[in-house]
Amino acid sequence: MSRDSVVDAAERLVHSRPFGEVTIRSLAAQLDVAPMSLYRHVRDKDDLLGEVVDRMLAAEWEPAADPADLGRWLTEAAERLRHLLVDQPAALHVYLSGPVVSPAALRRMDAMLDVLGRAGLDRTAARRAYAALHTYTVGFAALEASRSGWRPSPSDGGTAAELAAFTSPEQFAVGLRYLLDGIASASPAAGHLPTGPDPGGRSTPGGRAAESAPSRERRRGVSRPG
Amino acid sequence: MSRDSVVDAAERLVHSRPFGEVTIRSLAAQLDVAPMSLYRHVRDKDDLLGEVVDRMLAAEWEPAADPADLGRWLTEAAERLRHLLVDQPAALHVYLSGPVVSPAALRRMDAMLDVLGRAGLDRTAARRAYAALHTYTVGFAALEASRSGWRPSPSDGGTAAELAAFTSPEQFAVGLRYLLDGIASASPAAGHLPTGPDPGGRSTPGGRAAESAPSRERRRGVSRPG
DNA sequence: GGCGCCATGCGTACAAGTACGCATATTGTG
DNA sequence: CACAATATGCGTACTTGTACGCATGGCGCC
Repeated sequence: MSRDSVVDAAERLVHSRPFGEVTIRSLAAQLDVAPMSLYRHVRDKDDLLGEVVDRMLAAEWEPAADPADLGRWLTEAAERLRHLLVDQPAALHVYLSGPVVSPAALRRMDAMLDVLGRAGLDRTAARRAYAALHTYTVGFAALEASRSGWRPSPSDGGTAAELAAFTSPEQFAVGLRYLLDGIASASPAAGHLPTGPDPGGRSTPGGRAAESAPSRERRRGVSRPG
Repeated sequence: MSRDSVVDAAERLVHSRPFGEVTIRSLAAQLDVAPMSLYRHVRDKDDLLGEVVDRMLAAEWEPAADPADLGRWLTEAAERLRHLLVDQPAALHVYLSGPVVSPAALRRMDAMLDVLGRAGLDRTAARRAYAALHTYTVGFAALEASRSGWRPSPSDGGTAAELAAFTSPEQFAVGLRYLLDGIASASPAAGHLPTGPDPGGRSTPGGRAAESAPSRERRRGVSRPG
């Protein structure tokens, strides 16, 4: 048994069972060892999940869009992280547990800073913009995940419906555009970052899905991010 | 024993002990009853924390700024929620566990929608703007809380310092301004929402603290939002 | 070839949330 | 006042993460 073999097994478990069933004990059973044996190879459960999530991130983060198309590339990068976090409760858990400094996360950050730099932002402005985008993305994913599967209690009136609209893919795109707009207008040298027409002027929502949403969204496993 | 008395005791406990020590068992001890007895009055621990957090929110959410000063009022509203969430792990936990529809939360939402409406946004645009602001605020607080108390592992290089800057009060203000800028520019009729000069053009940070930060920040108790 | 040491696996135990169902108390009804 | 129905407190037990320390096995060195 080695750290790698433990992480491998954990990865398989995460991909094959609802998050609520990913426990140290079930993992140990899968490896046919006693639960406490795992702790010779990982510091604790979060350490283990961190490794697994790094692999998922490495496989999913990179946008397919042309990096020269700055706005679209940034939008897709945010969209991909959001998708991963909502789709994989383990990933959200890791992102909410502390700063993520795994290799893939650092590569992603560097790539985004690079693109923001090419948009005309200096190093400081790029960092600020990245931080704002990242915060918004993780925040949105956290709220969306915690809401999915939520049934409005019978006591709430129309409020519930109102809240549901807060965590739609369209709303994510809208907020992202606000941010990109604001970032561009704060930086004199920045070219126009947002791509395409306003994703929803003032008409009803359902008009069109988010520009780069990778088709259908699935839900899986337990949501509760805590 | 009644629901109210349980919530009262829980509130006292939350205010007097680190979050990690706020347990059903310690609460039961405080009330001098058996742990399971509490479950006659609250659905589960989250239900209980929800009540407590509503009280905290009710006491803290309302900005002192003049609501006519739209940008400043909105900024302070966001700042106050951020402060509460970072300061009180219980509050963050609740906000990350599901939609918060407690009375104070609904009052706050209505007030914000109202101010956004006065800024010239129609109902739909106001909702979108509110959702974006709310997402950003909760997201920022979640990241800030999970980072506070974090010690960069000796292996990380300058990355750690870079990350630290992501969750400073200044950075919160910067991102908020991006959003308000973007919101204003997306709505033809909207007056200028952001207040005052750019909170940090491209020079070094320390220029000035967030406009309405309520003085000194404290930290208390365990942070891990899990 | 023998001996000691560290790496590795694990048995036990504890604190947390809470499901389940019993027992007592309280209230409503004739 | 007697009895039923309901409300309330709680003992027990299960699941989870993980601290602690024992035990064994393989490896080095003489």
